[in-house]
Amino acid sequence: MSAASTPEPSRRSELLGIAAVLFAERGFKNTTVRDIADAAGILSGSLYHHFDSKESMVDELLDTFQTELWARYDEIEASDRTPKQKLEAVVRASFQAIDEHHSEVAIFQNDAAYLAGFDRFAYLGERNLKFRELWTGLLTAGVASGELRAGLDVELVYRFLRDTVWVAVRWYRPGGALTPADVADQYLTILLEGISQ
Amino acid sequence: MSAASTPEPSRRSELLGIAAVLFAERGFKNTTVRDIADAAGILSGSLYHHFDSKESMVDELLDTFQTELWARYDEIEASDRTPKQKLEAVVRASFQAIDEHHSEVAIFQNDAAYLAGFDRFAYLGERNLKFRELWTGLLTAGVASGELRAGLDVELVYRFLRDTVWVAVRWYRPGGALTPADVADQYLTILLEGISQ
DNA sequence: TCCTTACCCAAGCAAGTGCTTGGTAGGGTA
DNA sequence: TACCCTACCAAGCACTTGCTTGGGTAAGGA
Repeated sequence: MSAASTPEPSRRSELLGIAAVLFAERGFKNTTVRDIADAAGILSGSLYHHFDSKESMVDELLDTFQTELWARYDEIEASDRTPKQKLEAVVRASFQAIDEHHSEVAIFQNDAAYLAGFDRFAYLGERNLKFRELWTGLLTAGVASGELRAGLDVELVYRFLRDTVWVAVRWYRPGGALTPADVADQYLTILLEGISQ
Repeated sequence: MSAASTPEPSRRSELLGIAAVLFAERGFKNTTVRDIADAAGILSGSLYHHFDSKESMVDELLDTFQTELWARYDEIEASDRTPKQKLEAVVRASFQAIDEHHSEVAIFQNDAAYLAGFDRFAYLGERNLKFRELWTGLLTAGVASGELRAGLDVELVYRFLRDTVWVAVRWYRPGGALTPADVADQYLTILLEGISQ
């Protein structure tokens, strides 16, 4: 309680980062506490000085990431853009999240279904629902405003949208040739205009 | 060697089907031989009367599925359609594969990266390469023939295409309201024409 | 000097992992 | 009768898993 102002650049967050990378690479269940400890140069038991359990590590990773992401989404939704513009902004924010929180997105993408089975991670299901409402809401509003093509199967388009955005974490590498803005531009062009001549 | 004509409707294939469902639901590493045995109503040791190992089960599942899938792809590629028509046909064949071999596609989608680490599954990498060549070849030919928009980043479009098609296995349910042809139609419309008005 | 805090090691436990072994029951074949 | 086959059980082995326990050390404040 004494160090309330410091952003805690400590060993703890360092270890959390190491765990994040391994979870993202091999999956949560497939990563052992000994793997994490080895990567950190300590013994597995020593990890339990910093964390209660392996679960609490992912929990902390996913929770902080999602809180930050939804702050952006809420901001976009509350802005005074048109539905189509909001859709574009949400897509851009998502690709930026893949860039800035690559490991967390990968963990969420690969292990959310497994983790959602535990009571502790019930919030994952809630977030998914909220996510769905955000996207389908924007799509429906876009069709109503005439910005998007009439007769779209909103539910189906939502699924394609959601999956295509997040699955990019499988090949996108932060620091590579493509910036998240580049990818978002290309993707939005395909999505909005199609690839036909 | 006596029953050469029968398609072997035996206990073996039955067990393989049970294993496929579990592998698809929980992931390969996350599924134990005891899980499979329990689902089949036998003890875990009894599985080894039918199969050499847990690995050989996925191996058989993935290999037979991919052989069948590539028979279709090769047929399409060798046909005398235009590049764009071939692209559409490949997309349709892929969605049909998701319908007919749902578990196998899910296993491939979720565990291919992990399995590719073993020598035994080196063919997964080769197939991936062949897959890439198929898609990028069709896209490049489509741009050259004027059917697809000029200036497309073929590599990026390929990734979007590949991921979006296969990730559908996460939400598509065989026997549901949507046929694979329905999904393919909707998807191709979005891909080719976009969602803008 | 004493105590606290942060950090780590060495050793191990209970549960679970893939897989092996020796054996049994029922049926077919010569 | 003698032999082999398919299909399975019961028991267990060697190993890995997440996590615990009981220490130890270095730094810093009172």
